[in-house]
Amino acid sequence: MMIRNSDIAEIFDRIADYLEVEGDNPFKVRAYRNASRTIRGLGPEVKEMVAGGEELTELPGIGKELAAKILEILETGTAQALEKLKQNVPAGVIEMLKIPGLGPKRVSLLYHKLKIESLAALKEAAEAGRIQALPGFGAKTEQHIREAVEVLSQRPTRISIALARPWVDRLLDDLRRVPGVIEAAAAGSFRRCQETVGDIDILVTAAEGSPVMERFISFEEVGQVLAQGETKSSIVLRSGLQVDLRRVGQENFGAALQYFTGSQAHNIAIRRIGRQRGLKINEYGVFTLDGKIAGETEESVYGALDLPWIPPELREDRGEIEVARKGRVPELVELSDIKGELHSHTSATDGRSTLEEMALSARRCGLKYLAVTDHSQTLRMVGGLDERRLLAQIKEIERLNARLKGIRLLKGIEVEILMDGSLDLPDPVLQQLDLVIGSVHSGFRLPARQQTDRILRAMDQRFFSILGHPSGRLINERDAYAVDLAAVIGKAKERGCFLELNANPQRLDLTDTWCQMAKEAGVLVAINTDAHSVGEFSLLAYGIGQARRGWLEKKDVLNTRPLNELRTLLKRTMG
DNA sequence: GACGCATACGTCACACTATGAAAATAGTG
Repeated sequence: MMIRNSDIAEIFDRIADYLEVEGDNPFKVRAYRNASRTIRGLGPEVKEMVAGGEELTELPGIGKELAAKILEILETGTAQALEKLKQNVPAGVIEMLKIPGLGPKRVSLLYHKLKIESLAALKEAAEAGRIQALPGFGAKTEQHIREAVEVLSQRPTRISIALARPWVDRLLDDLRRVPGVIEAAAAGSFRRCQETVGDIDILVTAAEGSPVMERFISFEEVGQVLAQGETKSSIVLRSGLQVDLRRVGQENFGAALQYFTGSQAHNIAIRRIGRQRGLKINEYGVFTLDGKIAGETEESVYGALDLPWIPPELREDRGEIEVARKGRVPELVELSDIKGELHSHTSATDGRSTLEEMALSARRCGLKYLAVTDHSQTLRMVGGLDERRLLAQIKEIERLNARLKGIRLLKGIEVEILMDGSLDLPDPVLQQLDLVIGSVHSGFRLPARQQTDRILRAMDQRFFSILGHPSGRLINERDAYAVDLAAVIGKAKERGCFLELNANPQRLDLTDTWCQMAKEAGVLVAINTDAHSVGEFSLLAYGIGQARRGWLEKKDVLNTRPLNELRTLLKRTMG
């Protein structure tokens, strides 16, 4: 049994949840959460570290007790401490924490006073009006709870592409080692770089007699085997993620890859064209009445319809077939087109790496420039910069720029957009920067009209370069705030400022369709990782995937510009 | 529960604000 760091972190987080609901020592709760974060952010697997004789208590936030618990988890897959907590408090109670507006205190009250032990019971109580009678609750809260339970139960079980990626890598790696396997590739929404995936589709070709199916269903992480056949098997991983494996002959690989990559809408459209021409297209190839005419490669499948190959990210039947027919498939932006990063944090606020570490890491990643954009003063919980500290950082950046070769640091800030649409630092300070990112981190629940006005007002400020994570959503955790993005795009066009595509796989806003709209409006998009540590520049790949889904080309992306061109563009936003 | 100074115990990162309650909780990266 392979226990991964994320498994350990998950258990610690769960223990913290229980302790919190039970009203245990808040510092103890924090200790578990800190440990969880430490483990989650670790590069190497704890299991390997232990095997290598490393002392876990050397890790920050891990003492004697937690080190022992980690060993216990590695050995047994769980911690007795958690099992005991589970006996005292039903799991449904912990689930209630997922409802916005319900924290540990209120959940505890609901559990102890009303004996509510599940989301279903919570909904029932809310509908019966029993909740507003509790101290600390009212009619509004009760209404929110009713709606939230509804939303939560409808929430599809798709997971972030970033959570799927390690599984895909491992599975492909394992499958390629199986004797007889020729090719292994991921298809489906993963290949199309959708922000979330419902399951993983993998396609293999293998020589006759290859034990690829047997090996697949005995993959060490398999929780359940749903189906096992000659050409198709399905498993559910212990993590709950379903994986389908399909096996075809090498001569059919292209057709199968095309078919299983989808999307369904794209495939329907493609087949319709085939039918008009008297062709039959399926996962084995393209056929005339006389027999097969294509199928070994994807190019051959599209070629049989006189179409050029279409990048998977575009295959949504959103006009890609029409442009392909005209020979005008966009040349989508690529990772290697990106020249620099325009949104990053340092240990001056909530980043975990110093300014210099970030600069050196950016240089190692091949970036030519890096904008340092820490938070501003009102975001106090992360130690946002006030005027004095920002000016000090500017000085530090200038010193580093004088010293470092091969990377240029840009002076910036991720400034809070306040409730009234003003910015969190005065103009004379902002004026000294190379760029200003404005972001919303509070007041998420404003009505659409107010939220939009607030953001538009911010974009109208004299110094405003980029609107950071424009919708504020956290995938599977928090919905976008209500904002009229069409109006935002219009304002960006009018003001000559830019919109961010936040590459953090949890965010990925702008979404694909909004990227497309920005492009059509002629508004440049900045693909930013929002890196909080040196390792996070690698998140850029997710942003590129999303940008490609949004039809963005190199010319549509702000940070594909070399430094001098970038400076010219930024200057127009700085007064 | 970790940690540091000390070997038993005190301290532990922030701090403001929206919400919706009538004082407190939750949310924000």
